[in-house]
Amino acid sequence: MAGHPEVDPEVDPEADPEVDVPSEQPDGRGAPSQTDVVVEGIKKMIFEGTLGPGQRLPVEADLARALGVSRGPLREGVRALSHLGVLETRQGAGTYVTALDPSLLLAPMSFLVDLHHAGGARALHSVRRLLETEAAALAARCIDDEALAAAQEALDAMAAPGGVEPREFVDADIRFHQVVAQASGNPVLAALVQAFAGRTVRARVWRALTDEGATARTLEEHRAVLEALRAHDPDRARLRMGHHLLAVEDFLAGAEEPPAEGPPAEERPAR
Amino acid sequence: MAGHPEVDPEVDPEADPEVDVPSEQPDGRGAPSQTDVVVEGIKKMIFEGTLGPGQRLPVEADLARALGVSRGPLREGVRALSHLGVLETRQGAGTYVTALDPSLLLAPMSFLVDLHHAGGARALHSVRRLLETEAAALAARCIDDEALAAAQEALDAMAAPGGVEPREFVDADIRFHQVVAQASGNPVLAALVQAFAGRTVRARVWRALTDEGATARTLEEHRAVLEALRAHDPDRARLRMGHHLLAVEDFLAGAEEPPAEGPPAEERPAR
DNA sequence: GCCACCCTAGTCGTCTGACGACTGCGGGGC
DNA sequence: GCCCCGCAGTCGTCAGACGACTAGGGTGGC
Repeated sequence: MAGHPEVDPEVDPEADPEVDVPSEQPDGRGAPSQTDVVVEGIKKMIFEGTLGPGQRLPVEADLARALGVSRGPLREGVRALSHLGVLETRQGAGTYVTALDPSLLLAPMSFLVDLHHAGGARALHSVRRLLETEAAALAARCIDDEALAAAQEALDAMAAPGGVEPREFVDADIRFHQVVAQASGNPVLAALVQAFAGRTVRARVWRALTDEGATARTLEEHRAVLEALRAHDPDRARLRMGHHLLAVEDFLAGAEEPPAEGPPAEERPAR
Repeated sequence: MAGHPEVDPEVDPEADPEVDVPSEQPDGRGAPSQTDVVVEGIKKMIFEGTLGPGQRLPVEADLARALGVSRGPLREGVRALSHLGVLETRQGAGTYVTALDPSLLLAPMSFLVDLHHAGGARALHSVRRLLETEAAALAARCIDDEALAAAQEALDAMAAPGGVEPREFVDADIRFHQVVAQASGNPVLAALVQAFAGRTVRARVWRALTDEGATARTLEEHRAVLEALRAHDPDRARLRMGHHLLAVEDFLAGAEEPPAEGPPAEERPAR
């Protein structure tokens, strides 16, 4: 029982122990559950600086007692935050606060992107285009040699002689966009781009690979973007990235995919 | 209804090893816990259409058995998705899939925004500006009378004679930006704007109280935006919104807000 | 016939206790 | 000095039980 950071939990000392009715949410908005108490409590600790990135949380039993809940609900709350990218638990070691990096915290957003992908692909791609064009323009201003080399490497991987695995091609594609987004110097923007370009694009583009012309054209568009980045020309970078993404959108819109995803696993729209 | 969707226990994590693997797992610590199985399983059901918006999930016991886990981990997974805005549980009634609206699913993102507010406010505001200016431009093209009236109403609320409550002022401010974002016709963009306008605005409140001139100037900037929207002039709307947000950024940067001990506990209950 | 009330079954929310799996660290053997 | 092993600590999971709450139908009164 030694060695816990003093997590002064406001257990609401004045309240009667028997009155377990949490008056947290007086607006009657629905869920004053114990788990919510846990989530809000931990969030609060992070906000107030009691818990910082990389720091270790008290043990479950202790934290549970501190927050006035049992271990079950406590674990539910911790798990929820874990899936949000805020906490990370390692069996046998303990629970830690993550680096709170935007890329981590925006990861769950890709799920939303995937979901809405089916319905409103247009709206989604518009936003993605907005984000990526801006990222390209920003990157053109301040990209360094290292990032340029990384981008070049990604293109090389896409253009490897003798053909490349489709999966590898897509990975390199994603990597290229990733490098550009990172080079923008805005981590939040980069994280958003990553979230929007996550799995959907991968699934989609996968099918696009069946079209021979598409890969060649895609590669060419990427090269044009890279050239603009090398020249540190924001306008050109922006326009060329926009052109590239428009081409992708047109391609997808033209196909207007009937099945949701095209991976080997065949699924029929059981509507 | 033909009963609940049959939850065929296709837990089968090895469905398609090539595409299925979420590369989100950075460390690739190949330890898919039971809770992860639950989360992925439910996600998959939603993806495949087995579960649709508003639909009811099977009871915990059945679902747990179907996924091959106990009730504890199942609840953890459900709770995690609940906090992500994907599911909603009502005691005594059952568990339901939410409307899967972007605004719901992006709600947890505001937490990230709040966290990074302290550190990387610059990057964050840049992205917000990018999003909102685009939203304003889009809105100018297709905004209808109803939305214009709503925006006007928000401005009226901000300019009520005799002074307004600071809280009310901020609410109206948020409402205005919300209306503009909605009028853009892009729900994803609107949801992002909403998420990004979470706490930043709150900080502004606080400051707006102390500075009389700030409210007047803010109001004036809003009016300029609205005027451009009425004229259906995208360029003007974009520029004026950008100007407004730049002013806000300068304001905040100049103030370099004091200890974030603002109201950490949500909003203070009015009653 | 219509309505209000109560009552019962169904479901989620929480607690308690226990055991296994894994991690990290220090001591002992070589 | 280095390696192996055992040990305590911690998380992961399971099981059972009970309370709280909701929804729907049945019943009685009007």
